[in-house]
Amino acid sequence: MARAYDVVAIEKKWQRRWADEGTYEVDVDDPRPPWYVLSMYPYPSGPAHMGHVRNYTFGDLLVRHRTMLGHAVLSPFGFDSFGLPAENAAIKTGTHPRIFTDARIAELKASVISLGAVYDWRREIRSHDPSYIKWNQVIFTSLLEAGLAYRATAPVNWCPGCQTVLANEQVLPDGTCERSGDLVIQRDLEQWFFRITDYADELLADLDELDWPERVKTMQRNWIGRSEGAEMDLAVVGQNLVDGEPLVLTVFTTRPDTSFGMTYAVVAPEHPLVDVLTTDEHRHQVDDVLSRAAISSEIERTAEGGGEAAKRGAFTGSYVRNPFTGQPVPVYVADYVLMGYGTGAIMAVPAEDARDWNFAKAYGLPFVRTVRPPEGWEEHGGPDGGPGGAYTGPGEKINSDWLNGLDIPEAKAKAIDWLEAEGIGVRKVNYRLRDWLVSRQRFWGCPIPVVYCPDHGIVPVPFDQLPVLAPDDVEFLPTGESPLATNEAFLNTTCPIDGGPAIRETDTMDTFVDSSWYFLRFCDPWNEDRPFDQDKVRHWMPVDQYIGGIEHAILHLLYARFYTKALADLGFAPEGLREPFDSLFTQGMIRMDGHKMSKSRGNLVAPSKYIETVGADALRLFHLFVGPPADDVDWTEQTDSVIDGCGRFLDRVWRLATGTDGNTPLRDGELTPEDMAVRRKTHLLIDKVTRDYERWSYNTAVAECMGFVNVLQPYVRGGGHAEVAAEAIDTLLLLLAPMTPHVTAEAWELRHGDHIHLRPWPLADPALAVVEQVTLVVQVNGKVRDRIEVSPDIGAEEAERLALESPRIVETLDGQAPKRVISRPPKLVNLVV
RNA sequence: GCCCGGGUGGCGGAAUGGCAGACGCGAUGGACUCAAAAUCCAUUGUCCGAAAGGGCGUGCGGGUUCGAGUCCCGCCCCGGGCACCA
Repeated sequence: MARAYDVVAIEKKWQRRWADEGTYEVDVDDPRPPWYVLSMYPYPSGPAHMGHVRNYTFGDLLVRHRTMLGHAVLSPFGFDSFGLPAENAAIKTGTHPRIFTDARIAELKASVISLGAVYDWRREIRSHDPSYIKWNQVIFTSLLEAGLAYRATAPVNWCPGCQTVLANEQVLPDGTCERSGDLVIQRDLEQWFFRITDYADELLADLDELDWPERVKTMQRNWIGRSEGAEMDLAVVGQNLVDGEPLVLTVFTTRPDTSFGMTYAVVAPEHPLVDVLTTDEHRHQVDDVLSRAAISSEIERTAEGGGEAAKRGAFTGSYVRNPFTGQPVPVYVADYVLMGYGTGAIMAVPAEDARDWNFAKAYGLPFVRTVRPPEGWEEHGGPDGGPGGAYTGPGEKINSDWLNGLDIPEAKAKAIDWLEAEGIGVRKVNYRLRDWLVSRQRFWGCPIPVVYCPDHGIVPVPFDQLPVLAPDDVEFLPTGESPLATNEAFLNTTCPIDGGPAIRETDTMDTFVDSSWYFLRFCDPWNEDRPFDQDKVRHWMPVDQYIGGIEHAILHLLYARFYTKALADLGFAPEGLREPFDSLFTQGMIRMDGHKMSKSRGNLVAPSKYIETVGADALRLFHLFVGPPADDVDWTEQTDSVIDGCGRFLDRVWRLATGTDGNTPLRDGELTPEDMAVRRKTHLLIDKVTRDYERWSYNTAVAECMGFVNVLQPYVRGGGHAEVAAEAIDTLLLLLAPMTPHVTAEAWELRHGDHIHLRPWPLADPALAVVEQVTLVVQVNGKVRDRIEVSPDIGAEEAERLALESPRIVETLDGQAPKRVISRPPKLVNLVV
């Protein structure tokens, strides 16, 4: 597509200037008020893809807009440079992950710059830099000393063929290894955890204060999953005694009020009592369930089995007594109960729990309703209007002896009081949130700085020996096994306490650890004495605006919040810093063929072909114009022509700004009514676009600018007033500057000689930003029957009078008097007859 | 399965409970041109009508309201996350 100006040359020129002049480098001594804008730092997967472009377009727009508003804007950039893809590439090609990663970083950095996004590159962070590794490890040892890091066993995906641990991503949907095709099994390993559950209540409570999208906060609340309920002991019926004590099965329930409806109990396949509970005649079926659970992921296990349901559970042969009814109920083992939640055992109440209902149906188990369902529930309360199943809504307690007649909250409280009085149960708050498993059996990550001494056990590597770095002379096996685990030189070390032989930890940290504090390091990336200086962090933090993909709604954002709180408690971060990100914006994804555009799906579209032709400005404008930033974008065969359309719009702006749009001379002298109309439109535009910027409605801001050009172009061609045209064009350039920084900078320089991005954001003159006439809609019974041009400050009675006098309304009413008149000046009058 | 979103012309989308479809893409017709490109002008939800005008229309079914794309209830379909991709 031929363009009105030399796009590539102009964009290169300004990118060089912003870098050379350090336009966007800021320090704590800057007199302007600080503002911290951060786009989530990327995993360097090669040249930027469209998701990056979208992310950095929004971020860069904010940096430039805030700068024009007079702030010292901290805009850093870095790379989340540890991770699986580099290790996989090493296994495939033999290239060291560092060589591979540094090359990808160079590509990504170049394409980010070519987008015209501006950063304080002096502050660049790479999580695989030894300096970052060092402070990452210092923080780890502090967490360990504070008791916030600990070791425990946890299952991993184990590929018997590769003899290695697999990431979930490497396990195919059918449960086999993507590399070898072997069936993946679950295997227990000793691993490192961070005690995020210590912060569960604070993580939950502090969400209320954050200026985050409601849906993200909701997802986090649900993820933390605080539920109040009870733990109770169910006596196992019969001869089972352990060390002379009667055997009890402890269950957790959020619905103690439904206890009278317990018709069976379920233990998780991993439950320690499974073996004791299982009688010989049922052992075969139970073992079947156990072995199936061992090879299933959690999602498969909790998914509805449908016809498979019969294979997912088995009767153990044992019974427990329902303490409320005194009746024995059978104990099943089933994979829909997870060992990691509650006590790993449940009382099953099919009438009031959907999963219990499905299981009970499949196994022919009885149900007893303890909450009266709504009228007609049994006939058509179910999906598609069929018979109702489990009823989980509110209602009156029934079939529950001394709880009958109460509502659910009352019955809950009374049931727990009774359990506590009887000494068989306690009130208990439970969280769905589990501690954070940070161990990874991989090479390309931050080594966990710990050694194992035969005499002293777990010993953190002392400060003066940090960072612990992985050796370079390693071989990557096609099985995917981490070379750290077998590297004798790395493995064998000495104990920091007694100097005797010791073994190094070979696990590395989850890359989410790296990304949990990088925003703090950005405040002070040069610090050689500590992770960051408290005063500098106090100056910039919390991040005023954080921007990233909705896919990070839970994990990354929750971990970063936890880390910030823990770092403050450990004394690294300022005491009062409890939250890292004041305001969060989650952009939508780019979709192609109905799926998220991602490298793993192989459906990436490279931005370079656009940057080299229509230019970065047009591509940025497209991303801003295509729809609301929070919505997903569908990349289709029509997208290219929309991007071209954005380029065409910039051409029109260029021709207007450079006076190359026809040769009609402009006027001087008195302003005509038409000139005044253009002035008013200019100031209304400032008002509208400013408000759109504030509410992240860039698509309508762009549309408004396009509409303005549609007015301005004929005005200038028709020989408009020189000063009015100049004001209009300058305003347009200023409003567009954060969106399309190159073309506006060049045009502004040609017009005024200075730098548009250092100019203040325009202000609307309230006397000019006024609408002169609005359309009053007149409806009869809600249908539009006339439109009348009125003054915007018309009163209700005047509007009603005008409506009733309108000839078209007189005709429509045909002599009837309206029964009711709704007058909402200046927009609408509705006559109800 | 659980949690969170979304569904409006041919397409992307706009619309503090008040004119549904701004703006753009595409399409059609026209101007300019030897011709094309570029540019500019006009039309463009759908049905009836020559027109004026009217009927219908925001995934489906109900409800609240003078008035519903917007609020409530119940569905259907599509997407994201589900703890080792980041």
